[in-house]
Formats: sequence, C-alpha cells, structure tokens
Amino acid sequence: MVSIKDIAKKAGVSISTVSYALNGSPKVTEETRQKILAVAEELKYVPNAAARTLKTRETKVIGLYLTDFGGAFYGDLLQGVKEVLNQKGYDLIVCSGKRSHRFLPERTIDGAIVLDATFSDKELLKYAEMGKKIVVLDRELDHPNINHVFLDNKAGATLAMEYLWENGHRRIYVVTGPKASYDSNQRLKAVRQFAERHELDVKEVEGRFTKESGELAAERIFQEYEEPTAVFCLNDEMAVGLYMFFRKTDLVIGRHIHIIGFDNIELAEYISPRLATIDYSKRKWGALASEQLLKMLSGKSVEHERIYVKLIPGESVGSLSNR
Amino acid sequence: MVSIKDIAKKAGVSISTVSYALNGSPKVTEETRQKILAVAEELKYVPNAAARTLKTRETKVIGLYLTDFGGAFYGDLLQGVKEVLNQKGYDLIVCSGKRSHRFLPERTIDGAIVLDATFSDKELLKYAEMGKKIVVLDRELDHPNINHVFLDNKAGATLAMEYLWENGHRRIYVVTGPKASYDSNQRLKAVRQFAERHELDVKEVEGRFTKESGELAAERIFQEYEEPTAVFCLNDEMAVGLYMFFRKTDLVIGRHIHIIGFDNIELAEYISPRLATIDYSKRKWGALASEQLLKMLSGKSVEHERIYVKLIPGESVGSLSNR
DNA sequence: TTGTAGGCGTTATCAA
DNA sequence: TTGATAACGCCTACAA
Repeated sequence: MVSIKDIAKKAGVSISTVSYALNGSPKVTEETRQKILAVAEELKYVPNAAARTLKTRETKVIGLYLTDFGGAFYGDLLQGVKEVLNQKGYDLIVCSGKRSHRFLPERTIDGAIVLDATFSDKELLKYAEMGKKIVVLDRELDHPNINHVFLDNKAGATLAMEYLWENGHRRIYVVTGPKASYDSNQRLKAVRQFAERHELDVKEVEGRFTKESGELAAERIFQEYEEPTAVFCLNDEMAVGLYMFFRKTDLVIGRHIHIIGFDNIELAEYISPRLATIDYSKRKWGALASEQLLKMLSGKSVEHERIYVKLIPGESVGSLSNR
Repeated sequence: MVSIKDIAKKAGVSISTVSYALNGSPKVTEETRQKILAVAEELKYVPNAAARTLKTRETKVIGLYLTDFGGAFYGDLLQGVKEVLNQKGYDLIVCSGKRSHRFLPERTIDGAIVLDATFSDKELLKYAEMGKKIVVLDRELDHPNINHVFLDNKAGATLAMEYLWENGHRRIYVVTGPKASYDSNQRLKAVRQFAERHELDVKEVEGRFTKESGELAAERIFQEYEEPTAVFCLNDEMAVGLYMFFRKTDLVIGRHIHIIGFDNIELAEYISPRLATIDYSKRKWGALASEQLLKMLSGKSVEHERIYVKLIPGESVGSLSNR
C-alpha cells in the first residue's frame, strides 16, 4: 500500500509537503506540486479513507436507512437525496437492518436520514444525544440534533376523502396501516376529522401497508358488501391488494367498488383502471431531507419542513351521480 | 470522544489491557475484563471504525453498485445479498454513481458486487489489479480477483422463443436492450440461434430496456402490423411499454398481439393480461454473488456460477391453434 | 516555501 | 496476566 511517505521519499521532499501538494494548499510552489503529483501518479497513490477520517473526524458520507430493500417506492426519493448530496461533496450509502446501525455511533457516516420503522425512537435519540445529526421522515422526534421533513398527510387524506365525497360516496371504508406507523396514524386522524365534520360513519379496517393485508381487507369488505362502496386505502400498496382480490369477484372497480390510495406508486399508473391516489414529489422529499441534514452538519439551525401533496384522479373512483 | 485510553485511565490499567478485554482475548482475567467492561459502559464508549480499519485494513463492509436506485427490480436481489453478508459478519451498503466508486480504492469497503453498466470494465480491472475483490453480475471480465455469477440468458431466451413457437407463432419480433448490455446481447444471440435452427425470420427492433423504448418499439411494430404478431421483449420493463402503447390501439394483447418478456418483475403479475416471462430467483442470485465474494475475500478460489431460469406462462401469449 | 513532529484511536508485539 | 510502545496513513501547528 503506497502512502504519502513513499511519495515523499521518491520525490525527495517531506511528507507534509506531499500532503499540502495533494490537498491543493497554496503553501507549495507550483513546481514542487507538479513533481509530487507526477510521482503520486507514477506510484498509483490512492488516499486512505480511514486514515483521513481518523484525523479529520468526518467521512463525507451520509447513510440512508430503509426498512427493507423491497419496493420501487423509494427510487425517486433516493435519487433526490443523492443529487443534493453529491452536489455538496457528499456520498450516499443506502443501508437496511440492525447491523448497519453501528455506522452512526462508530462514525462511518457523518449523518443519517431515516425512513425505517424498525429503527427505534430510543436508539435514534441516543445517537442524537451523542451529537450525531439525523433527519427523520417517518416519525416526530424532538431533539436539537434531529430534524423532520413531514409529508402533509393530513391534507392528503382530506383530499382523498373529499374526492370520494364529491363523487357522491357515503358508504366509505378506510384501510389503515400498521398501528405503529406515523403516516398511517396521521392519515387516519384526518379521515376521522373529515367523517366527524360530515357526520359520516367511516368503517375502519386494519391493514399493514402490504398487498397481502390489502387482499385480506378486501375480503372483509366483500363479505359485507352493499352497493355502492368506496374504500380509501391509506397506501397504494394495499390498494393493489384490493385490485387483486376483486379481480376474482364479479365486482368491477370504479363501478361497484370505488378505490383511492395514497403515494402514487409506479404501479398505480399501470394497473387498470388507473388508481386514484394522492401524489407528492418523492424526489423533492429526498432533496429537502438532505438539504436539512447538510445544514445541520454545518452547524446551521433548521426548521422542520413539509412536503405538499396533490390529488391524482383515476377511473378507480366512479361518480355516483352519473349512473 | 471517549477512547480506550480514557477507559484505561479510569480503570487503572493500560490501553492494551483494555483492547484485549474489549476484544474478548483470553489474555485477561475475567475479573479485570468485567471491570473494564463496566467502565466502558459507564463512559459510553463506542469503538472508532476509522481507527480500527486503519490498523486492521478491513472494514467488514461490502458495497453493491447499482446503475440507479429506481425500479423495484433489485429488491429481492439486495435482500439475498444482505442475508448472506450479515450472517457472515459483514454489512452491506448500496451505492450508485461515479462518486461512490472511490470507496473501492480508498478501502472504505472490503469488496464489491457490481450490477452497474456505468461502471467501466477498465475501471473495474484497475481495482482488481490493485487487489480488490469484485463480483460482477452484468458482464464477463477475466481477472483472478473478479468473479461472475451468470444468469442463464441463453436458456431463458430459448425458453421464450420455444413458448412462442409452440403456440404457433411464426411472425416474431424481438425488442432488444441497449447495444452495450451484456444480458441483451446474450439473449439476442440465443434468439438468433433459435431463428436459424427453425429457419425463422425474426425481426429485430432496438430498445433500451426502458418502458419508453418499449412504447417506441410498439409504435414501429404497430405500423407494420399483420395478424398475428408475437413479440419477445428482452426485458419486462419494455414489455410494459408495449402494454401502454397497445392499450391505446384496438389491438388486444394475447389475441391480436402476443407478448413475452424476461425477468418476471413485480409488475408482470399485476398488469393484465398477465405477462408471460422468464423467471429466476433474484434472491438466490444475490446470495450466490455474496458467497462468492466472501470466499474470494478469505483467499479461496472460486468457480464462476450460474443462475437457472424458468418460463412463466401468461395470457399475454395466446395459442394460434385454438382460434 | 519546506521540514519536523505530534497525534487521531486501534491493534499487536514484545517485555516485564 | 499486564504494560509500554510502535505502528497504521494522514493532517497540521510550529520551526526552520
């Protein structure tokens, strides 16, 4: 392994001169710099990240934590994160699973963005307490070293309910996510508020944000079916589960059973009829999260930010008045 | 930042004793170990990865390189990689983009798995030459430090062609991937061989493995449409593009136009009619790749491995004899 | 402008 | 069984 010491020897200078030259310090003549660069090239020198990190106490790497690697859901979000980070001289690594949590306390990464329900609040707070900077996307946590970028769940859920309402639906189900899910709870709260305001009796079915749980919910809804029925799935994934189930029945989506989701995942566009859903820019979400993190890293104070949502109409919801 | 030095001071022992105790060496009495552990706990000691890496010259981290973070395609593969790695005491990080290539030469990771067309052969060979261990999934590269885990593209493409053939199709198109794609070229080669063997004239349309290029190909095929026409898309993504296009025409998939893909992506199951395609275990692919890499890392020699494929029939291909 | 030297936190060798 | 000490590769006062 060739180090700056080897370069120094070969170039006939001291190691500090080599270090300065390599780091573009103005303390060395252009002449010696060129000589040193030439030798470095010749020796195929590559800096050692561990050594530098040990000294500088930073890695210029940000970790993004995901619950699992499945699902196309995160593609755009990661892209948004990566773009911002790269542009500011940082690298992104994507991690999943308990083992990789060690990156944070062990200083393998300078900061983290968390979208991982299996990462406990307690652990996160512990790292924040150690001085690590963290941005969370899937919970609220009050600590000076933790920032959140919210999704406007309330607005989204309200939009969805309004869409059903305006299309004449009064018999409405809501399929929720896991009890521990922040997003699910936020959305559900807005649904309940809407129901109260409109004196509506919304039937709640518990799901787990997965296709399978969507199918199960569909079965339950099918058993007590009365025309016409509308369903607000608190995420698109479960809505796809409903599609799968009703495909096997004689109920037609958008006609006998009306469905709206949340997230606007890629699939929503490709299943038919097109799933009505709530959309938001995942890329912007990621970009904003990284910007916040970088600001914290440079010692600036940050406000909590919010991502706005909009309704995507779809043929999965039919109008009752037109029939 | 608390180091073993602090522990040593507080516990009234030397740093080497602390190091031994922490690493479970049998060279210290159980008594002193307990004492040291207690002090470490009290001081909230966390080992410093950079320092350890500097010394041991390994990070116990493997990098997996992807062209981009989009697409649900890689979920299972990553899961397979992660499981094997974690079980052997390694961590996985997922990377994308040129910047992160530095992890390899700078020793931030111990080895890499590459499924990233933007990573040039030349660069990969350079790192291999430096002694880095690499497993490639998207090309062939001959170097003792590089191993490949092949997909059985030839078998898959042949299966697909046979399926069309057995259903009576004789007017067949093939939509290819990018010219530089190893997988595309392998599959295409098998298609041509099949064509030759059956004295068939397969029309080739160039695609880029994306939905958009699938739509473009569909347009071209539509213009010269003669019933009945079958299309082998060299990946599912493009097949979905064809679906999108033909949805806007009066040609019905599985009846007027017959489509088979390759990869069995999640979407293939959810679009209708169900896309016929070629399936293989992405999880196994990932698992095998990591096993190979770990073997190389421990100095063992490895053979190149192969992943087998199978046909998934689908209503996207109709039988000509039944009509 | 360049060189000397100390230290970042570990591991590991050698003495004691 | 423990301790002193020398690396690992790099950065950066401070000296020259």
